[in-house]
Amino acid sequence: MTDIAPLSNDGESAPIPSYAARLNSPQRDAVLTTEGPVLMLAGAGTGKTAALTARLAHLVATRRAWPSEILCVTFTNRAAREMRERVAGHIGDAVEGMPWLGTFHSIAAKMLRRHAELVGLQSNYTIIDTDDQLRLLKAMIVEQKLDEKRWPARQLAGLLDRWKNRGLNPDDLDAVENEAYANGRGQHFYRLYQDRLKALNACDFGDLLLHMLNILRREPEVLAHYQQRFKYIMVDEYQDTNQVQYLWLRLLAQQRKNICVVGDDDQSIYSWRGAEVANILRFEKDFPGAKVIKLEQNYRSTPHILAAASGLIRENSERLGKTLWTEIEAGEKVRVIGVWDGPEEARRVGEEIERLEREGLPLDQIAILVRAQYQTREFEDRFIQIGLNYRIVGGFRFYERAEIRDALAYLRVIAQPQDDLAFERIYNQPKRGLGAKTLELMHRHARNTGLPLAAASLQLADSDELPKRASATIASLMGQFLHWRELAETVTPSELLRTVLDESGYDAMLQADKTAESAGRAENLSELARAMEEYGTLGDFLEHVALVMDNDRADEGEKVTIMTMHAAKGLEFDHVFLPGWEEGVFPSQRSLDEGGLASLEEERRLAYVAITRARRRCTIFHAANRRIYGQWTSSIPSRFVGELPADHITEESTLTGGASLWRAGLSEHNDPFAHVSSNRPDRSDSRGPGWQRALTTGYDTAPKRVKEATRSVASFAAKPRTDIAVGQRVFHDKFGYGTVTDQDGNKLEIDFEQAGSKRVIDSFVSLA
DNA sequence: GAACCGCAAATTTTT
DNA sequence: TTTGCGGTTC
Repeated sequence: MTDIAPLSNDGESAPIPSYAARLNSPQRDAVLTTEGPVLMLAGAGTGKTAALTARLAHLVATRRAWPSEILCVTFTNRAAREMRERVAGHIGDAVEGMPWLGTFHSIAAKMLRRHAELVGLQSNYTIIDTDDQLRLLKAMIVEQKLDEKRWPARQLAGLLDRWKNRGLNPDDLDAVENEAYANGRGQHFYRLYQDRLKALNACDFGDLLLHMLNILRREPEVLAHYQQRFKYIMVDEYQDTNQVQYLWLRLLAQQRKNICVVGDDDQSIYSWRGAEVANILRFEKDFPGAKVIKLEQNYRSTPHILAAASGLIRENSERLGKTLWTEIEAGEKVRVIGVWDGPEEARRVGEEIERLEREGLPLDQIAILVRAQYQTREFEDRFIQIGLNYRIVGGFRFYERAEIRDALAYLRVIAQPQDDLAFERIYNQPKRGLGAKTLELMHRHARNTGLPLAAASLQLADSDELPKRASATIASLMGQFLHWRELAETVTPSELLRTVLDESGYDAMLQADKTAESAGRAENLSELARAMEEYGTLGDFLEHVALVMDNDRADEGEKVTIMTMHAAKGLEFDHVFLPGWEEGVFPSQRSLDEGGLASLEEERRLAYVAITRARRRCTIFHAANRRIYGQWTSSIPSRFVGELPADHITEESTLTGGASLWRAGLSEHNDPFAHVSSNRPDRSDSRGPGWQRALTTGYDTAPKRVKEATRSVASFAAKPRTDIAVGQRVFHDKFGYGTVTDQDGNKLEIDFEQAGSKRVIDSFVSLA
């Protein structure tokens, strides 16, 4: 650690340490106010991360706390990573000792590993992702004989998520909430789902926080432990916290009250995920005596950009209010360009970018920010045509590819034998001749005995319930798993994966597959094995995949970035293009329909976020015609365009119609270029690979869990039936009537009247 | 168990 | 327009 003299609180005499050297006065204030609650209101581009990391460095450098005694929570993995890197810049390797710097979810997961048994889990629990969740819910819905068309799993998943975000356990639901699904069966399904997860030794994203909150609420010693441990708490993007996160933080901070939250109410864009701006608005009430520090000097954008964004956000009603200013000298005004249709918009953006490129501007300083993922396609098409390098952030992910999920499913079963979802994914992948009939029997047996699917299948294989071939296949597969599980103790995760892919026949399957994708799949799997080399244990790796899903790895090379506005939060670019500013697209019709004024204001905040990503130039587009579901529809410019202060924008419009005509009150008949439109919808044939990729994510399964899973499948024992004894006459669906001649656990030897002597499982017979 | 067909739904945003 | 699905057939 660097040797830095403690700062005195007036900051006059002591030499200024490096981490505080370039801070402005409010920033420094935030750094030096270490004790008591602090609310840092930091507008866009005001250097809040600089302040936050300096504060952290200060706490460590002045020995107020060890790195391991500071809880520092961010909202996204990217933010956590950036924070870690920047802190490392100040305090060097000491950052390695910051186990509690991370996202809410990863920190909660880490805590929960330690206390899992308090909520009925084992510490190697699996974290399931949304796909697993949907699969599970769907199975439940079918089981409960609901019409899944009428009550889609998605809807239930959404409700569960909302409840968990609000810190509600099944017992906490009121009648209204309960009514929300399947005519008052919401609570029932919530309970059932939680039970099912427990049986799988698994939890979903929401559970990570909710379980931890429950523990902190119910276990005073655990709470006290963490209250002691965390001498200082820092929270990034506080405006994005939801109810559970808020309650969680409040409990942890209650003792020492050294909590510093940073946020910007104007950048709250995640209410649909349960984020509550109210959390930041009432901070001073929650923590009386909180010091409020406003960061208002913007270091990022030109005055015009700043003024345009500020003017727009001023239209919102509920704001704490800040006045951003900058010393940067005047640059260009924000340009607003009206075009005829979507393809023209893409063409214009392409041309602009090529011009910038010729001027020597690096492509990675250019971004196109869209409202919704589907809008990226138009640009992708165009950029492929003109050979412009681009990168699409978000959407599809490496870990969502089918082959990756398959590989991870194997690893999950190895790590956590109770992981039925993973087992179900790969029991017949590659094809082993095990079909739906076998699966059904396995499920039935698992359900009857309460065993995990894998263990149940092993028992089945040891009976005459299944055809000989299926039994042999299962037995050998389970044998392989036992072998792999042992192997996992001695080899690295990466080696384990390579072995599994080889021995399971997965590699061979890919090699036999002559389709175009199979080579890429094999390549992806090698990539996966390579990525695993960084991890010491299988558990660490699976948790990483579940929680971090390193999505936005900086892929090398100069490329234009295309991404959603949401994904762009926290980033900045010299040049920003904002296409699709039309009513219905942005603000999106859907949010307007669903959330009324509140949603409109959130959309406006999103616009504010988008504009403030730009350092030097910001260009907004709106098209007069757009194709939606293959239907050409005419559209009018977004109301946000009209809300931009006129002094800070320039408007231009292609004369071919659209907005300019609309604005001028003209009709298309007067359009001198009307003929142009006849060859307009002519490029509907091209679909980019990215689009394809984005849409091939209909797969499931993901990974997770931790620690060693020492329990082998075989060690799961089912309780034998007590109502059956030797000599009992029984009935079996397949073999008919017979008499029990031997009983070994839940396996029976039965002399059937028709079928002869067979070994069957007790749950498959009934008393005759 | 794969391949085909027809219908319905989709277009926010993510840990 | 595209995609995913459930169902049917081979």
